[in-house]
Amino acid sequence: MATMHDVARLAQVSVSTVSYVLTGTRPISQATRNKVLAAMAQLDYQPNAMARGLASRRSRILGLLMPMDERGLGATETAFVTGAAAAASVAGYHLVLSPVGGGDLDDLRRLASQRMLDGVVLMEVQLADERVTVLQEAGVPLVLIGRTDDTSTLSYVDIDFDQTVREAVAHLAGLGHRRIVYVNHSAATLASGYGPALRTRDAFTAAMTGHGLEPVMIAAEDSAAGGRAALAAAFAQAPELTAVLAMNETAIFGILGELTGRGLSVPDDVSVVSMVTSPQVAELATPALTAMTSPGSALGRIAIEALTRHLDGPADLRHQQLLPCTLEIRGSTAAPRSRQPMVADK
Amino acid sequence: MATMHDVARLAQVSVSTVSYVLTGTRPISQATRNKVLAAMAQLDYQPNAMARGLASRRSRILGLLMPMDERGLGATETAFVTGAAAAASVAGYHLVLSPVGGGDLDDLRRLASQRMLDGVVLMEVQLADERVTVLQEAGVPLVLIGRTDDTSTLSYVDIDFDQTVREAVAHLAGLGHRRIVYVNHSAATLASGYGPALRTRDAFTAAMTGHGLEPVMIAAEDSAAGGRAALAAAFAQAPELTAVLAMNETAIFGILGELTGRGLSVPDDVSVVSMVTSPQVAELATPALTAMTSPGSALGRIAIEALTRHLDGPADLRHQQLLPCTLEIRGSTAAPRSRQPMVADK
DNA sequence: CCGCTTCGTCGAAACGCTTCGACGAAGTTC
DNA sequence: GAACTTCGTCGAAGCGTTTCGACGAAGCGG
Repeated sequence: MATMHDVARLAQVSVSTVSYVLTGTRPISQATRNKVLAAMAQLDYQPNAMARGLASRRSRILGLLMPMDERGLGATETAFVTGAAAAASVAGYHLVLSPVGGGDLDDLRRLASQRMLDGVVLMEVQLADERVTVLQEAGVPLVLIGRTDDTSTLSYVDIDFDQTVREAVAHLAGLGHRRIVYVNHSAATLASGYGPALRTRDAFTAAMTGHGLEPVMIAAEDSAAGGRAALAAAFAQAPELTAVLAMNETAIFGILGELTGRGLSVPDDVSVVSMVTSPQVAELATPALTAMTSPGSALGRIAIEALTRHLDGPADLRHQQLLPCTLEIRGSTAAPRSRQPMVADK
Repeated sequence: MATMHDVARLAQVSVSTVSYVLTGTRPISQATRNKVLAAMAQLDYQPNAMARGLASRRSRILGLLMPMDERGLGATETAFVTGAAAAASVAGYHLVLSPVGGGDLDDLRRLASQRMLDGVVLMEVQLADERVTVLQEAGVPLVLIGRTDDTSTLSYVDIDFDQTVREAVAHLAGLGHRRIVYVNHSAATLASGYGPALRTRDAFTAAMTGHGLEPVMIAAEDSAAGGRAALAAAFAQAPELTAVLAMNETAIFGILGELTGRGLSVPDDVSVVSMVTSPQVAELATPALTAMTSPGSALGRIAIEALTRHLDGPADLRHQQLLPCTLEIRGSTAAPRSRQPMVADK
């Protein structure tokens, strides 16, 4: 494996000159630059990442920390990742994903203190997230995807849940639905302070109230069975419901199954809107789901861009941004069968 | 940030002694060891990963390289990852996931030559996979999840597709199905030399022939629409089919939708078996899918264990292992409505 | 009690890079 | 044309570890 010394010797320049060619931190004449580049090519030289990291005190590695629970990564999360990886590559950084869950706090502390990560993007942030504290204490630059409750000192990118819910409700209300049930994540998830669940809950209440409608929310476990149970609960609380809004990508399949099981058709009897969903998942259902499509890769890209700007730029600016999901109408929403009770028609 | 020098000074020993305490490469008396450990604790010392990597020429970082395409990571892949991460942690390595696709071959070459990865686990291996060549040339120890066509010099862990298909077919045949259609990945995927698609194709042919049945395979795009088209094609080729075996996790939802659309019920009219599927996904469908459950985290764990054994141990042994999927019977399979034409009965 | 290992520790030399100060050679400015 | 600035390059000093050779102090056989 060739080193810088080898390159320098072959190009008949000093080691530091080779380094300057590589990093561009000092001007180098075109002639020497060419000599050096030729030597590097001839030796198939690759700088040693460890040595570079040690000397420069920056690894050019960015971490994307994502808790990997059983559910797996949906297409939505995958889009984050690919967006982030692309942006990192453009900025000249490597992106490594680390599956550190909430339990591995010590693991995280070690990772952070070992100076192996120049900066970190944290996914699936809780309202009160210890990982944030750990990383801040370790002095690692940080961008969140999601938000803690106190965002005053932090950079983040998140989905604009308020706007997203408002649009979803507006769509359904515009079609003439009056009785709309919101199926959220589980009660446990809500209690644990999961931001999206809490924010959508509040946004839903606000949006419904704004339309003069009564908000009904059901918490559902993240599973098909949870979805079925949720639908049963929904009918118990609001028998005359004509539309379901759901954020729970897994539960929604249970909801659809249960609807079919009850002999109800989508969208004729009940309309369904899925929130923060990728087109791929929306297309899996029959009929394909009308959904609020998440900004996906943009979220990852923006997070990385904010982070690298922070690392390379001098100012330590905060970046705080919300991106809305966009409504994509597919086959699962329609006007309710009867605005007024049937008997009143004709 | 405390360094080893600080620890050495505080403990009143030499730097090398501190290092020996840390690495255990030379005997240290209990007394000094305690002094050193106390000093480390007091200073909250964390070794600098870069310096360590430079001096020892090993980073203690393992890469898990997975192409991230649009489909996202299913629960199956996620299980790989978590299994691998856990095993790496146990062996004292960090695991980083790198989303290098087929296009990023140069990226990969750079990563490999920069000596930042002690070893690599490669996921989603093609029969002819350039990434293998690149990594071997770079001299990076390698374990595959999947197999290339020539496995003579490589370590790998893979699903035993042969056994898996055989068991799935046996299950259906045992129920009395004679006309079974296999829905594989797309023709393009097959043509690109995707091992699982090819191996299951051959295994299916063999298994069906073994039962004295005629194998019918349909290639389906990885989408719900692809599944619908595949089912239409299946009925065209084998109108009297009573069972579908599918490996395409995305297409299978289209298949189910289309079945319902045609007024056919699962499992009464048509039985469905999904291959290499996680329980989570199987439960999404209504009825829940009988499936061949992938060995999931075991695959990841075994791959990492093989890799670390190779790195830490002296011998450079190859590890080659196949794991079968296990049949989990849920609601989507049953005996065909009529074994013999009804008229022939009684 | 003398020469031999073994044990525990130290000092110094890497590891392969970045970065700082220095210093000729040109190029400017009055 | 003297006094300054760039410009382009060099040598050397780190960066924080590991690792190697060395060396006293014990421990041991004869």
